Amino acid sequence: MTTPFQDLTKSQINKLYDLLGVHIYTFNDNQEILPTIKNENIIGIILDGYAQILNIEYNGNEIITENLYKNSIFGSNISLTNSENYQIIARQETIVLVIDYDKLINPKNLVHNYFNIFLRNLFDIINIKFKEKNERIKILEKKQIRDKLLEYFEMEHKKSRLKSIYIPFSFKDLADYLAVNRSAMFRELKHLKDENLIEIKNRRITLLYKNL
Amino acid sequence: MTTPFQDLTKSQINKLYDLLGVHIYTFNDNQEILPTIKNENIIGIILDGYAQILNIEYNGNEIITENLYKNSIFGSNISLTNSENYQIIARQETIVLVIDYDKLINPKNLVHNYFNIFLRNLFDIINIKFKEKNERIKILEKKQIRDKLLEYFEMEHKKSRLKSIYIPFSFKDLADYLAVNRSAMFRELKHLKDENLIEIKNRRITLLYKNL
DNA sequence: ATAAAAAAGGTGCAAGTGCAACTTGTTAAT
DNA sequence: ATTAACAAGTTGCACTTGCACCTTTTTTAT
Repeated sequence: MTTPFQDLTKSQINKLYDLLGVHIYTFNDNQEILPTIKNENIIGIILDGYAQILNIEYNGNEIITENLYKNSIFGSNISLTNSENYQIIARQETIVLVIDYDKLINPKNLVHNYFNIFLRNLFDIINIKFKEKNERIKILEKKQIRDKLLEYFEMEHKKSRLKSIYIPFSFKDLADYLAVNRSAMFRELKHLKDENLIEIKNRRITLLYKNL
Repeated sequence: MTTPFQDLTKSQINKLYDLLGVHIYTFNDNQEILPTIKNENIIGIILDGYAQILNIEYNGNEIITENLYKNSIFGSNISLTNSENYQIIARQETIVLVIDYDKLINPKNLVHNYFNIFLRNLFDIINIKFKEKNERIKILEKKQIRDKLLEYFEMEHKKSRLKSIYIPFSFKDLADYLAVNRSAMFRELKHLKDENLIEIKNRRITLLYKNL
């Protein structure tokens, strides 16, 4: 997993901060981030903490668009869609580093090796995010809950090569990730259990149909 | 819309080709692209033509993951998920330029201004793709066909600021994009028509609930 | 000009899903 | 230790959707 300042020394990171004229902000739990930092043409990096991008629908519904953990990057030029109603909220004490996008693509900076390393890191991070989005789409494209679950299992299985999958969040969050009703998802999990296709122990699901 | 060689002169493009040691391949209509170019650690650019990335499911079903038009970029490090069964097929005579990913992130290249311009272009293109994926996810997250349609309308409306939306592909393709059954989508479109919320003329849909 | 193929449009029906409204179990707070 | 809050698990019911199977219209090929 690539991080923004990977392969950079502390002194190089300081030089980078100077070069880009970064700003660092600290937010409290449940504090909104966007009123403080302007959301146009910037890239934000979560130095520490945890925040969420929420989409606000016409009816007031809030949908979690993205989880921003330590080392996540975000910004209008990266992940956010244009002219949408969204909010970014710190879910812990969260430290955010803000960079002007224009400074990031300024060719003058490219003579500094530490800057090039940084740019490559960002490039990699975006590519990883891109893959994650593609994975989610592949799941969401499935019409039936069963197929969504099986696709999710399949992907996790291919990543770990293990017969059992550990769900890194609550079942409620899994239902949101698959974009299905929570209780309907439970019903389908029960069906899969009844058919002896899976076993569930807490957040660990064993795929009985895989013989490795 | 950013293109890979935007802001570069012909001679700069030639220098870039030399620097990166690119390869250019031509494919016929319906020819598979992946057996010819190795699919590991490369970036491909469609110089001309039209191709599709297809995901092949366990049951043989083929799902169109991505349409690659002129100036689209693709590659294992960008859009394709790991260890999946996929195919890239030319849908016309298609010219593909192939670049080693390693050469692309080689810091030595960054002293050349034309290379920096190229890298910034690629960065922009990926970011645009990223936004498109996010848009699609926002639609796919909706549980009901009606809500998917309305979300799609809303996004297109926000882009064009027009009361009427032109669907740039067939209704069949729209159904695939929304990941719903085609005839069920038609039924819902009919309901929206009956409720005087929309008007449909060929591929143009007028949003009667928007008063501009 | 005609046939063939594809897209658009429609409908009955069965199956699947969302939703509401529970119970039970677990975690966090005082 | 007790309560409160949240997650997990379950179920009935109504509604939506997918699917199969049509017809009609439009596009493409010969």
